[in-house]
Amino acid sequence: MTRRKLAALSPSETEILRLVWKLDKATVQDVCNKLPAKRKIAYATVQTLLRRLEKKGYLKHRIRGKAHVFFAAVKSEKVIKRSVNDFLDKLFGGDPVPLMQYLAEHGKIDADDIEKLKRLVSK
Amino acid sequence: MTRRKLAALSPSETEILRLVWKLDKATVQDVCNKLPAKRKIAYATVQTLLRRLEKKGYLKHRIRGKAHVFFAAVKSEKVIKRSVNDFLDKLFGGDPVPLMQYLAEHGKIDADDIEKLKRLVSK
DNA sequence: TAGAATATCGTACATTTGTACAACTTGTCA
DNA sequence: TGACAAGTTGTACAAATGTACGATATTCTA
Repeated sequence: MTRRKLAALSPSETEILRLVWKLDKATVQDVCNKLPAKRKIAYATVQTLLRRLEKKGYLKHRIRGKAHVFFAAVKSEKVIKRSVNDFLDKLFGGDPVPLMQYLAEHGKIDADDIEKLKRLVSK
Repeated sequence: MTRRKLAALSPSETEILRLVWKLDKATVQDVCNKLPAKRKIAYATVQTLLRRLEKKGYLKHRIRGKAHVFFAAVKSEKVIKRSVNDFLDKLFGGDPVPLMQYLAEHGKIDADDIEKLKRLVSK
């Protein structure tokens, strides 16, 4: 089984990786277009981030015309799991409850969301 | 009103900052003692992190004997809010629902937790 | 088929981060 | 009161991060 631990993701890399997931397959252009208006970084910068993501093993690419089309090399589930756990550890000592509380108290989630969660958990 | 934006926290800084919060007031020693066994970094390293945290404005200190006693200079609520939002943005595009789902699906939270949340939200 | 677009690649570079040693300072106790 | 133990400070330094320019390569198009 392939059990090589993936190098950690930097915040910017995480952001870019998410966009690739969202797009399923994406060129540098595609990613640039998906960047929120607020976040303006150069094409070349996105390119570097994608390259690094590939080097770290999170992405692979295929050539289409002259462009590289990047796509996930690792299941997002896995990456998310690691990221969430890391985050939880650093900020909450691993306990998810305070995080949930925070989300609830700040109106990030509403009663409907909770109903859905309830169903998920009881399953 | 003081509205200077605090410099971002690095993962290690976040970890140390949390320990200071937990202890309320803490010397370098105190923090070292609270470090989980797994995480072994030198006294001097913790010291540097605390120094940086103070320089960034997250902590202040007071002298007790020859030691520095660090304590929060910013409400943890505020820091947590920023951290959670940043994290959410990077990994989930700001949408908290997938995060909740992840927590629920991975047994991080159970039915009881959800009941508690329900009460919080309905309030 | 030559030039215009558009891409990638190599490289760069200032900061930040993680980690820590060595030297200096200062309460404290015998 | 003088030496010691515990602290702090200055400094270091490699690696990671954020950001991007310029050169080169490749595809399209007129």
